Amino acid sequence: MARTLITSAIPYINGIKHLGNLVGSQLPADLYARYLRARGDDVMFICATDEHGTPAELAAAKAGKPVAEYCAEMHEVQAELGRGFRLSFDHFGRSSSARNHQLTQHFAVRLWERGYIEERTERQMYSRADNRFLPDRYIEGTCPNCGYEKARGDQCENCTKQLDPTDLINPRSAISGSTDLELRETKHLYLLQSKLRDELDRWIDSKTDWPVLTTSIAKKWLHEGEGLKDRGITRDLGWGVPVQFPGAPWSGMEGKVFYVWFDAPIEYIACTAEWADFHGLEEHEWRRWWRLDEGAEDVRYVQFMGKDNVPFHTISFPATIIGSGEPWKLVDYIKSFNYLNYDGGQFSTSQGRGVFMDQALEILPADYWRWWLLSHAPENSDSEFTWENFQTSVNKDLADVLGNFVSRVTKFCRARFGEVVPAGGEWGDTERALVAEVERRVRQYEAHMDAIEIRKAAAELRAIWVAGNEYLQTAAPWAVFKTDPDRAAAIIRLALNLVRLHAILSEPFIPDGAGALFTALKTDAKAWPGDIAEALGALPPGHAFEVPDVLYRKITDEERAAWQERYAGKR
RNA sequence: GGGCCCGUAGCUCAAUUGGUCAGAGCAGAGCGCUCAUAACGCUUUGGUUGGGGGUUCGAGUCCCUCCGGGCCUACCA
Repeated sequence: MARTLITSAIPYINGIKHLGNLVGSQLPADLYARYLRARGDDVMFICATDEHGTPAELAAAKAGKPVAEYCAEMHEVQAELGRGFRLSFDHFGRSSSARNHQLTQHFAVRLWERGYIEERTERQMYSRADNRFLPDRYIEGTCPNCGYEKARGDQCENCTKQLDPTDLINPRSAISGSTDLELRETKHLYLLQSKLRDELDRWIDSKTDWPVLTTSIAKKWLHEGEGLKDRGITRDLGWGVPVQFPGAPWSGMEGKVFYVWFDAPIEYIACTAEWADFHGLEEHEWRRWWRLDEGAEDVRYVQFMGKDNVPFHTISFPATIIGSGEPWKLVDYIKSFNYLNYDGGQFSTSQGRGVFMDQALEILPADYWRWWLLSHAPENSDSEFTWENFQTSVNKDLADVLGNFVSRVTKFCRARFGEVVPAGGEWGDTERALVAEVERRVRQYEAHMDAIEIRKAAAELRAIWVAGNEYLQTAAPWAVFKTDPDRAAAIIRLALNLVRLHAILSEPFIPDGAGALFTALKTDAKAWPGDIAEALGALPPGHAFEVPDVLYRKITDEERAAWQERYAGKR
C-alpha cells in the first residue's frame, strides 16, 4: 500500500485566517489527502497551529490574557474552523506541545554537535519599561532618511530604506511607546546554513518535477548575493521552546527561546508524535512516517504552502534535517500557491477587508467555499475572488449541473418507478458511449489529481457531472417511458448509479454533498471506481433509495449584493 | 536598484519540448426539451495572444525593448 505523508503549512496562532490563507495550504492539502485515502493509500495528514513568537505575545497582551491561555483558546478556535471546513487532519497539533519542545531541543543539540550551530554575540535594543528585548520591527522612530515619524527598526515603510534600530531618531518601543531603550549585548545561536549550501543546492537540483515557483525561490536564496546566509535561531522571548535546558551543550542562554521559524517546521514531526500520543500508540507508529531507518523509506512526503513559506521549506527546514545527520524524511514534493486577492485588492485583516474563515461558514456551508476555492486555486499566478464569480460558479456548477442532475434523476424515478432502483431493460449504444466517456474522463481526473493539478481536476470533475446531463437529454427516459418502460428503467438505473459515482469522485472536493448522496442512495459502496461499466452497476435493481433534499441552493442576487457590501472593509 | 514570475476572447482560466485556422467554463445570441433547484441539451457570436522590434520555414510559446501587475531581495558609486 502506498504511503503518503502530507503536511499543510501551519497557520499562525494570532487570529482567524482568511480564505486566501485557506486555499493556499490547508484546503488543497485536504483535497489531496481525501483523494489518496479514497484511492486506498495509507495517508498521514498533519497540520498544527504555529504558536511562538512576538506577535503571539502581543496578541495575548492585547486580549489581556496569559500567552499560554490565549494560544490554547485560539488553537481551539482554529481547530473548530478546520472541522467546519471539513479539513480531515489526522492530527491538528500545536507547536507549543511538549513533543515539539523535545524535538526542537534534540535537533539543536545534534546540529551543535555536528558543528552547524555556533554562538554569536550581538547588540540588541532592550526596553526597560517593557522589560524585554525588542525585535527590530518593534522599534519605532523617525526615519533618518526621509523624516517619516513611524519608521520601523528594520525598514522605513515610507521611503523603503533598510534600517537598523540604532539609525532611528527618537527610537521608542512600538509596544509601550517607552523611549527608555538601551543597547545590550546578548548571545544567540546561529544555524550555519552556509556550510550546507552545496548539499542543499544539489538536493534542489534533483527536484526537477517541482513547480518553477518553488525552485526559483529556493535557488534565489541559495545564490543571491554572497550566497546562503546563516540565520539566528534564537530570540529573547519568554514564550517558546527554551534554549537553555538540562543537557544543553551551551550555557548562559537563560530567558531565550528558539526562533519561531526554527521550531515551527519541526512541529510537522512533533505533531505526528502528538498524533501517536493522542491515540495511545507506540513510538514506532509515528517514527515509521519520518525515520528512514524505521520504516519511512517507502513514504512519499508532500508539503502544501503559500509562496511566502517556500524559503523555510526548501532551505531552513531541510538544512535542519540534513545538518542533524540523522535519517529523517525530507520532503519529496512541494505544492506551492500564489495569493488569492479579494475583489480588486488584497485581503486585509486590519481593514476587515475580505472574507475570513469564521465569516464564510456563517454565510454558507463548507462545500460552497471548498468548491469555489479549489476550482479557482491560485496555482499559476495570483487569482481573484469576486462575489459575482463566486455566485455564478456555485449556482451553475453545484446547484445546476450537479444538484439538479441528482434531483431530476431521483424525482423522475420516484414518480415512475418508486424510490427503488428499477429493474428491466438493457444498455444500448447510448449507454456504452456514456460509459466510454466517463471512463476516459475518470482516468483523466485521476491523472490530474495524482499530479495535484487542482483546477484541471475540478474542470474534469465538472465535465463528468455534465456528461450525466448530456446522457439524460439524449436518452430522454421521460419520452421513452411512454412506449417502452423497461428501456426507461435501464436508463434511470444507470443514471442512479451515476449519482453514486459522482458522490465518490466528488468527495474530496465536496465531502458534505457526497455524504448526502450516499445517505440518499442508502449505500456504503464508496470504493474508488476501477472499471466504470462495473462501477455503474453497483446499485442493483430493487435497491431502495430516497429522494434527497435540495443538494445545493442558489445564491440570490440580493445575498450577493449584501455580502459584497458587508465585507468590503473600511470599518 | 537588482533577480524571478505574469499580462491570452466582456469575466475566470487552458494551450505537450516553438508546428495542423489559439481552447474551455461563465456571460451574450439562436434553437430544442420538459424529468428537474425557471433547471438541462444543441448550435453560435467574441481574441491582430499588453505595445513595438527581432530570430525562425513557422512563435502565445525564444531574444531585445517599452507599458502594466506580482513576488523576492538589496541600497554598489
